[in-house]
Amino acid sequence: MRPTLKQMQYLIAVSETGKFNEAARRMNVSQPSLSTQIADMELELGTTLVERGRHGAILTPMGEDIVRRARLILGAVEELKFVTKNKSDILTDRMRLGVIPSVGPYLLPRATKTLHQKYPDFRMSVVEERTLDIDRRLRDGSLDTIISTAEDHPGSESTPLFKEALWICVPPDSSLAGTHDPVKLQDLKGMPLLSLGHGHHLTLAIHDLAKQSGAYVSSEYEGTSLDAIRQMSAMGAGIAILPSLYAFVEASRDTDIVVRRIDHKKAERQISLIWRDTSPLKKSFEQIAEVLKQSANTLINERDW
Amino acid sequence: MRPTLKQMQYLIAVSETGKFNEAARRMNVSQPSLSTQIADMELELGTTLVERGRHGAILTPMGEDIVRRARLILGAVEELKFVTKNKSDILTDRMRLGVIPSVGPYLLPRATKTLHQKYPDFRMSVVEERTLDIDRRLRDGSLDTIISTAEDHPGSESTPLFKEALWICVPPDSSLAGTHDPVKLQDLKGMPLLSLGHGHHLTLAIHDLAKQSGAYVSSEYEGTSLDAIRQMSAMGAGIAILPSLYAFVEASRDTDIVVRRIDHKKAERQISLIWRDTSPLKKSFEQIAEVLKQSANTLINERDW
DNA sequence: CATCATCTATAGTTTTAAACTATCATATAT
DNA sequence: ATATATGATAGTTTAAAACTATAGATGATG
Repeated sequence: MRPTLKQMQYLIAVSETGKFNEAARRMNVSQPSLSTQIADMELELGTTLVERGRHGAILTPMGEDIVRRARLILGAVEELKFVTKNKSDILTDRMRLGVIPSVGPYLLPRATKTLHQKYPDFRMSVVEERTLDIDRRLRDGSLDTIISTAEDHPGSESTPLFKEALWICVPPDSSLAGTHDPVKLQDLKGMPLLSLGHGHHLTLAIHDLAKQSGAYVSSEYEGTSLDAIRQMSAMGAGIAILPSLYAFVEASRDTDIVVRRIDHKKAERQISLIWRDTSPLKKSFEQIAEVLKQSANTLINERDW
Repeated sequence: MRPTLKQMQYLIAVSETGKFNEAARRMNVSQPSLSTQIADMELELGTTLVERGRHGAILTPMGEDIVRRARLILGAVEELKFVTKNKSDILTDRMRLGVIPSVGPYLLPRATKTLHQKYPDFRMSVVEERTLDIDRRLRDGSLDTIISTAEDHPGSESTPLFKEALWICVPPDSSLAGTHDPVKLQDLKGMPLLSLGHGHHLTLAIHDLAKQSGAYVSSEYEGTSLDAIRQMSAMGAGIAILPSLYAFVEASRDTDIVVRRIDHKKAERQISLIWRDTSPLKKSFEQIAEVLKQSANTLINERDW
């Protein structure tokens, strides 16, 4: 693209030295090379920029204007180069993180705070969408990384963050509310389970659980919010199935309900940080994962269940 | 200089198409060429800008940042190119004009007004300095053109603007104040002439006049302003020699003095617009000269002497 | 499950751009 | 007049950037 950055540098050198010869020396090229480039620039712009003479080189008013602009342009290029330097390893970028709704609101407030403390220059935008949507957005590149269950995003790389058990949530007058001990699978037989809408990982897990326990999934309500499920359960609409993070943070302080762990190996899910296997940001993701892991642990250990 | 403007364009094309192949097509180059340039850019910046994969190309957050900056830079280059287009002939630049003090304040107020009307985009900065100084500044390039007497700036090109006669200026009680008719050279014999300081064209002209007429140049005062000379003359300090433009505009309305034309062929000077013979702005100068000529004519014809 | 289409990367070659050296023309300064 | 600045020009060499052809890898398709 004409004029070239190099040509602009040459013109500035001519402007500052007032001589083609000295400008060429400063630019570490021969005088003819520099002359040719300046001439080419003038041809390209269709204007005379430099007045040549025995006295050396004097810029025309237009030439001076071009020099001013060239300086700004070259400054912007320098700045462009600068932002990439010293920033290859450490986490200083702006990153787009996707998260499923059953994790985001409970893990991220604390985790983002820690991230800010540890990496002050790091900025992150968070998108909360159901499993199906963040999978699409991870693949098409509109998200850099996501927090989800790895098995729902095949062909991606991931690192585990924490394991979540599933809990049931019933009103105090329910037949299952008698104790806080873990509930056996067979206790759920024939009971209505409340579920989120289509496209959520949790919905699949709940259907799976129903199949194994002999329960059925109520079609009465399909929401996107765990709070809605919990409140429906409190009103006696069925058994809410909640992941432990939510159970710890929210459900445990609601006196209208009783929560119990499900006593089954498969009633738990592994939450991971996931990215495209082609992404060059693996190091950054691992740094983020470290912080997320710690935040999750802290959240879980704060409660001594 | 790396990264190149071309490389930036390529990166933007990749960012907008999401595919190396399509980006290359849009840029009218082959895909490998574009790939190589992007790779070179990444090497230069030391960061991965594009994530390659089966899906095509996805920019990293850093890549997106670079694209934003590249867009601004390319925009500035486009603007640079734009300011030179359509402006090769017509007068739209900013120009630096030098003028001698015995002409500037009397000619330019009117002339600049006309210039602005005729060429609205034209901007001019005016420097008023003595002949010696504007000559130096014309030569070293800090002025583009000057209004002066051509013979004081050898080796330059010029176009005549107007001819100025020299006038004398004496107090009403002077022996020379009896009439408004032109004064003969020999009438000045033995009289003290008031002069500007060293380095002014007028000073040389006055010394020349003294030599030819048998007058002498008073050493009482050496100023830079014609007004000062006039006022000293009004106080009886000697005969002020004034160029006609000043005589018309200022001295003719001062009732404390009488002005008379000098009746001698050599008692006049040719004021010209002058520029370096190497300057590429000849056309512009001629446009300016046309306006200056008209302004001077108007000024002179307004008075019906 | 093989085939095809679609990505980008790599290798080797050709073309174009930009550099070099040497020399010229011109004007200023000594 | 001679030496020493200036930038321009000619011809050559080097380096950058383009091309063609092909490989490798993955996802979609019959």
